Amino acid sequence: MPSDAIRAALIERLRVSSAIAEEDIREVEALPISVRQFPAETAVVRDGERATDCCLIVDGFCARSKTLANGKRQILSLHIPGEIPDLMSLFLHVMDHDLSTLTPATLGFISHEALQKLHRRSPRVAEMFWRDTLIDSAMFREWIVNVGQRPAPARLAHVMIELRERLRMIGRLDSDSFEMPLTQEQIGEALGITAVHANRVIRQLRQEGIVELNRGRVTVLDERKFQELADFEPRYLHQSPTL
Amino acid sequence: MPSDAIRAALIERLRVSSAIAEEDIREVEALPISVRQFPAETAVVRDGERATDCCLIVDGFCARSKTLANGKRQILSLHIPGEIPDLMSLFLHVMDHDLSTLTPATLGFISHEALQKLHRRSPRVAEMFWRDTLIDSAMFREWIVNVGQRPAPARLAHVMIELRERLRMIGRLDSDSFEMPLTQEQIGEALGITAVHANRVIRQLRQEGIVELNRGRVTVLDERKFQELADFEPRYLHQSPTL
DNA sequence: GCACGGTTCCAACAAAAGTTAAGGACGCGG
DNA sequence: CCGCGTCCTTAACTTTTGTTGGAACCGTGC
Repeated sequence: MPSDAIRAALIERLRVSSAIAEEDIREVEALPISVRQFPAETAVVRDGERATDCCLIVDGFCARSKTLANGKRQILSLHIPGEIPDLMSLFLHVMDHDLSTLTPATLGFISHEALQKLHRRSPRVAEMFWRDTLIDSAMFREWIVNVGQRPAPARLAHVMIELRERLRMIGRLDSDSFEMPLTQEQIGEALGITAVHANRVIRQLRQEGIVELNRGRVTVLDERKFQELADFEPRYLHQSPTL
Repeated sequence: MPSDAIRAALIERLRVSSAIAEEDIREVEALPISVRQFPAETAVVRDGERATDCCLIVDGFCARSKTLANGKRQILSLHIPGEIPDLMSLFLHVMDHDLSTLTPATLGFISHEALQKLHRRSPRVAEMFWRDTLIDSAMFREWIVNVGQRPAPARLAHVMIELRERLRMIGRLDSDSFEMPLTQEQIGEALGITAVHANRVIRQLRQEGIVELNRGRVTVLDERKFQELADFEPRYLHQSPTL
């Protein structure tokens, strides 16, 4: 993948979430990025580690998670190309959770040093990245609501719609279906339910003709019912830079 | 309350979470703050509103929450003096959740304008506030884990210990008991359970001789059992500035 | 082609949590 | 001091979710 294309994903994302000036784009494009390939289901940074780089997803899906002493795992967020899931490590030096790949992924690493230098030089770029971490935070808030207050079928629908809207933002929503490359085990970990119950919920949504989930691909059968179930309010994604 | 004392709470907090230089302290102390009193159970900023100020808690307890279309409410975080719960509104201009008081509270408002000016001038101060929002984010992650993976009694214990440790940080842990001024209804909203079930859980912990909860005050009966139940790992609070 | 591991799927039973309803404690204002 | 409202408390019953265990499916490597 050419170097330009790698940066394009990042720029595209920042353009969506912030009002970015042309000269700032040039600054961001000048950031040195070292690219590496990761297989599926692989840790990128682990809980307790001290990070020295931030990780830009060039291609593939990632997830952040925490594992308890008793082995139970909670998925905190899903991540798609153009995002920097561990931007927070810039100032929270030791990781408090894991970042790992869901699918085979192409990741670009940007050193903390380079990032710190850049935004000491350019407060506008700093604010842009700051805003990015704040949107991340807003998504966690919604995730709390999802896990805490919605019944399991609604939780699943909500996570699906959030993912779909984010894929749409980066122009990766080709057809009426979209990718959600999680096993049922992982879906359970995301929703705070067991894999068995995740299976039940998926079956139920299929039987009710709302949505079909097959080998990591979501096909919506009844858009109206789907939205009604998910109770999705996109404001928390803070898509409009001016708002 | 004298103006100095108001700022002291904030400085104290920033000192704990970041390595702050003396000249930066002076900058922060120079911030204009307008103080107002709020009764208990009152909205400070509401979901959907556009904020123009950030709110420093001088005295009292606050909580952030989101309310769903069906009326269900999820509490996202609890806040104590010295914190700025809506710092995020600086760059996420329209609120995606509510901020309200739990007890009567003294709040200091700092205009976005003043804050923006300050950290354009001083990147170090900006980084300090940025870090503050990142810790906020880390606490949301742990809250997700709590609601998603722990059984209800452990959830309650975890929230209690988190609160206790934070009160300790700001030097407000007088004795063996501490304040947690939530009704059982609100405890339910924080843990993602109903008020009835919250009551059951509280009773259970009392009967097992682990912890007592009485009119907003927590008394630990068996510290060992309490900690074991809560499964509390303080790393996510990122207390040490150097880490 | 076949064995293998990881998923998916499912059913029966157990446990946790939600719902409804109602009585009691407590503080506040008249 | 009484009445009222809020919170706390509890019980009985229902629903959701977890647990256990097992069968079917599917792609991969041999």
